[in-house]
Amino acid sequence: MRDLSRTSGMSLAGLYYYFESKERLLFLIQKHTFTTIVQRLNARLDGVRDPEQRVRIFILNHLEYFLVNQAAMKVLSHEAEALKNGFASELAAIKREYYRICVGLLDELKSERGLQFSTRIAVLSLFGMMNWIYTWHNPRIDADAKQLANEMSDIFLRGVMSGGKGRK
Amino acid sequence: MRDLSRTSGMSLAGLYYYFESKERLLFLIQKHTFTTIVQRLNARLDGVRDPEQRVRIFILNHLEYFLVNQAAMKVLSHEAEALKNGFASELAAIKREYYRICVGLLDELKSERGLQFSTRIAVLSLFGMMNWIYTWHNPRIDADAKQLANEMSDIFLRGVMSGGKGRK
DNA sequence: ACTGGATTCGAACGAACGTTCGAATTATGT
DNA sequence: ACATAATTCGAACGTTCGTTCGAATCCAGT
Repeated sequence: MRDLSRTSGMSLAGLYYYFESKERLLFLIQKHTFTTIVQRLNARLDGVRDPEQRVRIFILNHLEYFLVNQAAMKVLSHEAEALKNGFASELAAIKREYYRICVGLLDELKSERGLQFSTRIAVLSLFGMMNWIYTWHNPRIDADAKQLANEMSDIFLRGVMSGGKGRK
Repeated sequence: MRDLSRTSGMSLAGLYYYFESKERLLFLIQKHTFTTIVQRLNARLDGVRDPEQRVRIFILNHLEYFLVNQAAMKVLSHEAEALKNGFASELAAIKREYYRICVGLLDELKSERGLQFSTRIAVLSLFGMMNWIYTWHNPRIDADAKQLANEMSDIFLRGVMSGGKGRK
């Protein structure tokens, strides 16, 4: 809170005039973040019908937001379980919605192409690939979000699709 | 430190008789962890020549250790950048060695099968898939390390291999 | 100009943290 | 039995943290 006070230019006590506690502030940040990501995702998915393309859009949307707000996402990933029961459950609901969207996209893909794989493991592996980026991405070395999204999409989609019907 | 004192049964001051600082203790834990993982990996890789099999062994070794020591790995992932310069650089060297082993394995695979992909992105994606597991794995729901390693290996290896020579 | 609410802040509170110190206890070699 | 070293601990230290409080300042409507 003292860091935020210094950075924002508002006094420490001033912050508490607007945010009743540090925990509630963290909650609002997390809520805002996930709500924004879901909103943008829905806007981008609108009108796109091809299941593979829809998954690619999901990945691009996620990576773009993560790279633009890298410092913020580092905090969010770190502080994912820092909220107490009240806040935690409301946030878990939002995260769950986002998770379910991804499950839906992969299930579409699965049924359209007659694939067989564990959606849960696939989704969580995908989130791992994408979320881990905050630990290594270096803007001076690594490509931008669009290109990274393409490379990760290629790896993930081929991994999940190749073999086709009847593969374990 | 007070948590460790309570859990271990030794007094707070007693801990400082064995570990000169909290930071050095964290460093020793991290060093021990990565050293152990690398040791086990080398033992398992010994004698195996097939590049695909070697990558599968890498994944299994990593996941097995992560799941057995899940609570510990949660701390390590969280505290990855908590060390100051002296400790940080020595630990970075060990991590780098582990990272390089994985790069080596993927390069073997690449040259044997004539594949084309960015090793850096592939390795970091793989680490993401594997490391993220501490955030979601539930022993009562999810399969054991061996099966998870198989599923992740399938996704990752197919993702990186299919298409073969000449693919971007 | 005056009042009342909104906003901002310096200063402090109590709790938790990493760490230290001197004394007490235990183990070891003679 | 004794002297020395190794081990353990209660109690405290200084600092940082989240939070609160009362007083100051700003601003709107009259």
